[in-house]
Amino acid sequence: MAIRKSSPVKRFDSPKQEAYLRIWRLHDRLSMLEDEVFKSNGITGQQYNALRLLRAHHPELMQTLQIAKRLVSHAPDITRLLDGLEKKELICRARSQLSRRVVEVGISPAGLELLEALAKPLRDLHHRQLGHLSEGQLDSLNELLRQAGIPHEPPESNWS
Amino acid sequence: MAIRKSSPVKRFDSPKQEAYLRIWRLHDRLSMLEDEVFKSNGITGQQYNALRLLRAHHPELMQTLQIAKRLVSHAPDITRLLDGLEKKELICRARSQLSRRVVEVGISPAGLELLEALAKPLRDLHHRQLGHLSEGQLDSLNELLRQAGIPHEPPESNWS
DNA sequence: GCTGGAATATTGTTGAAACAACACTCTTGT
DNA sequence: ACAAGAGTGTTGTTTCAACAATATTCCAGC
Repeated sequence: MAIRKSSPVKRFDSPKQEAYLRIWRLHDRLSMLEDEVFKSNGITGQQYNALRLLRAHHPELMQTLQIAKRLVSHAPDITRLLDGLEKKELICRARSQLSRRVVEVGISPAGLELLEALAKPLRDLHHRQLGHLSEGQLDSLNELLRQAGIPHEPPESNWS
Repeated sequence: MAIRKSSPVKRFDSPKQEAYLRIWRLHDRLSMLEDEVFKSNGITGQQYNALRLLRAHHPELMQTLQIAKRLVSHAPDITRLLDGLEKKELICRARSQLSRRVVEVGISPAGLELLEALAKPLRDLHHRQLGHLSEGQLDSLNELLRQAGIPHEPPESNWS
């Protein structure tokens, strides 16, 4: 005689499924906030990550596919992602002279400036996203997320 | 005299940023596995969730926008998402007779069958995704994810 | 040095996401 | 009854993501 309204159906099949759905859900909510910040600057989160990666290597250059491999989320279309950044003159691209196959990419002064300008808005953003968690909670969360990802990272990844 | 190669740059600006990036990364990795399962059945993860939601309400019907509101990730284009399911005859749609504004949606026998057929592959999937974590780890993770999401859920949400 | 194959990046094409504009229906107040 | 406005879905359009196919370049073996 169970009535659904008063004893709600079990929402998850297993803790594993629950975790996946919560990760999906949380990513959806948090990325929405992030997108607002980036959109007003005409770039995407993925593109911001590429810029950040290039800055970390600056003044050295990076090969196109190396960038793709190290972005946060899988980027099958790295060429057009970089096209967008080049059109805004946030990066520089040039064929390498050693191997004319590879294209070397570097961040431009304008790119560095943009990252600088985004620093404070992003600190604020991260505070809105997860500022309500304590340091201890964040540390636990990060450790659990790290553990969760280990089998899904290639050996050379630095996410594990 | 710090050399970058031997003392790598700090990869995250803050634990908050780290958590966001890890969530993003993990979602990317895990959803890639999930997509493989769904793709071979011609639906998307979002569509699967809609079907699941409809089954939870079966045999009652749901209004279109109610479905959109309760999907895991934001779905601005619920109409065409349901169009796809209807074309495969996994759902039934009809204008309500009480209010000709609303469209009532229900899961079809074929839809129920599909969910049934997917049950085992999905259990296996969830095991591949997060089966390496202990029950305790999963519980902690779920609780932390729940906490992390609280400020980002509307009051009537059942994610908190 | 030539050829087959691997590495690197770009382009083409198709399908999906995002966002705005629209159409239709209902409700409420007068 | 009627008009104004809110509720509910759909359609149109533009942009973005995914995947395959295609150059181009390099290297390895003969």
